[in-house]
Amino acid sequence: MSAVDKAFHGLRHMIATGRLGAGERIPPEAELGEELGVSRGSLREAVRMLAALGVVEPRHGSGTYVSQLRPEDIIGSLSLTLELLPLPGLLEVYEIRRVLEAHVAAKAAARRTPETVRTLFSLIEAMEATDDPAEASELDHRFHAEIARAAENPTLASLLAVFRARSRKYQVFTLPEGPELRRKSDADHRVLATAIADRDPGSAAGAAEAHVTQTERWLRAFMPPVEEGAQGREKSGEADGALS
Amino acid sequence: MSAVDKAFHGLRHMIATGRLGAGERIPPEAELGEELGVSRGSLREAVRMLAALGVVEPRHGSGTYVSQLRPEDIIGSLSLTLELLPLPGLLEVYEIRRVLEAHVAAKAAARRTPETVRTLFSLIEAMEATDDPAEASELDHRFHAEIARAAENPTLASLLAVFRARSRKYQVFTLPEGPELRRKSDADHRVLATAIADRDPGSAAGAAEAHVTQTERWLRAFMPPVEEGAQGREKSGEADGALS
DNA sequence: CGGCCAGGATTCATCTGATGACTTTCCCCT
DNA sequence: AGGGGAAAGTCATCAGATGAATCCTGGCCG
Repeated sequence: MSAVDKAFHGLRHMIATGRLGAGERIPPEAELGEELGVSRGSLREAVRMLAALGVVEPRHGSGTYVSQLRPEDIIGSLSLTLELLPLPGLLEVYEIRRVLEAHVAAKAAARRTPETVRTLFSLIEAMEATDDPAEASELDHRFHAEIARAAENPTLASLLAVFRARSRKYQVFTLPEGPELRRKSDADHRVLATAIADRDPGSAAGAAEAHVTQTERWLRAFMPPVEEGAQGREKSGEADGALS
Repeated sequence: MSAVDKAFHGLRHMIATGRLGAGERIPPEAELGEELGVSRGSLREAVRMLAALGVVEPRHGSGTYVSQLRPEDIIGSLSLTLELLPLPGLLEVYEIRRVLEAHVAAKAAARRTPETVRTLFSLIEAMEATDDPAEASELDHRFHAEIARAAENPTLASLLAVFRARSRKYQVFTLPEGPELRRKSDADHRVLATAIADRDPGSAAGAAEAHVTQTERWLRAFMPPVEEGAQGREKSGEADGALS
C-alpha cells in the first residue's frame, strides 16, 4: 500500500469510526503525518482527495475540518466532474433524471402547500415574461428546485440539481430555435404546476417525465458542444486563453 | 486563486476542452507544473483530487492518464465516501434507491431475455441453498446487479451498485433475526423474478419497490452501528458508540 | 532473422527542509 | 474594560534529492 493510500484510508477510517466527528478539526499535518507514518506531503495529498470528495474542508491558517457528511456534501463533489461527461454518457444520466424528476413531482403533488403553489406560478410568470435566455435558465432551475424541495428529500434535491447544472451548460435556449423551445418548455411547466396544485401525483409525474424527455430530445437533436464557462463570467485575467 | 486550485481547474479545463482526450496520457509533472505555473507538489495535489474523482489515473513509472470518463467512472468515486454517511442521511438515499430499483425492474421486465430469467432463478436457488450470510449477501448483490444489467443503463446499474454496497455494510443477515429476514427476502426475490419472467413491468416495479422498502424497514428497526471492516474483531477500547 | 534480456531513460512516489500567508489567541497598553 | 498588536499555530507553497516502477532501446544469443 502506497503512502498516500495509507494516509487516505487511515484518515477515512478515523472518520468512519467516529474518532473524528463531523465538523471537528483534524490534528495538524505534522502530528497526523507522524501518527499515520507518512510525510507531510503524502498526507496533504490524501487530505486533498478527501476534500475533493467533500469529506473534509481545509481552511488556510485555521485547520482542516471534517464536513457535516450530509448526503448533499458528498453529492456536490459530482458537479465538478459531471461536466466532463461526454454526451453519450450524459444521455444515460438523463434516464435517471427522468425517473427521479417524475418521482419528486408526484411526491411534491402529494405534499404541496399553498405557498409552494404560489411560488411555482410566480416563477412561471417570470419565466414567460423575460427575454434573457440566461435568466430563463436560472428561473427554470429554481422552478424545478422548488418542486424538489417540496418533495422533502434534500439528498434527492441536490442530486437533481447536479444533473440540471450539467444540462444548463448546453444552453439550448440560446440557439436559434431557443424561443420556440422556451414556449414549449413554459407550457410543460404550466401543466406540471397545475397537476401539483391539484394534488394529482399521477399527472405530475407524467408531466415531469414528459418535460425531461422533451429536453433530452432537444439535446439529442442539436448536440451543441459544451464549452467551459461560456457565460463570460471568468473574472480573473489569468492567462487562460492559451489553447491552441 | 490558490496554486492547487489553479492546477486543478487548469487541468480540468484541458480535459473539458478536449486538449487532453479520454485515455490520453497527460504531460509529465515537471513539464505540466511549469506550464500551469505551479510547483510539482501543488500539481500533484491537484492530480490526486482528479484521481479521487475518477477523472485521471496515475500509473507509477508510466504516467498519468485521463480516464475513459464514462459515467460509471465518476459514480464509482462515491463508493468510498458513501460509507461515511450517517444513518439518517442514508435513509434519504434509500428513497432514491427504491425509485430506481423499481424503474430498472420494470425496464428489465420489458427487455428480459430467456438467459436473464435463467440467471435470476439460478441465483435465487443458490441463495436459498446457502447458509453463509456473506455468500447470501454476495448472491443478493449479483441478483440485483443482473436485473440492473438487463435494464441496459450501465450508469444506473453502477449507481445502484454503489447504494447496495453501502447497505451491505450493515450485514443485516448476520443478526439473530437474520434467517427470518432471509426467508422474507428470498420470497421477495421470487416474486420479482417471476414478474420479470412474465414480462410484467408493473408487477416487477411493485415487487422491487416493496423489497427495498422492506430492507429499509429492517435498517430503521435495528440500526446497527456500521464499523469499518466489521468482521467482529476490533478490540480497541475506543468507546466510539457515542452517537445520539 | 527473431526473440530475449540488460541497462538506461522516463516518470511517478516519497521524503526533507525552509519559507510564506492566513487565522486565532492572548497579552499588553490605554 | 476595551482595543490593538504581537506571537503562536496552522495550512500553502516551493525547491531539491532520492527511490521505485515502467518503458524503451540496442545488443547479444540462438
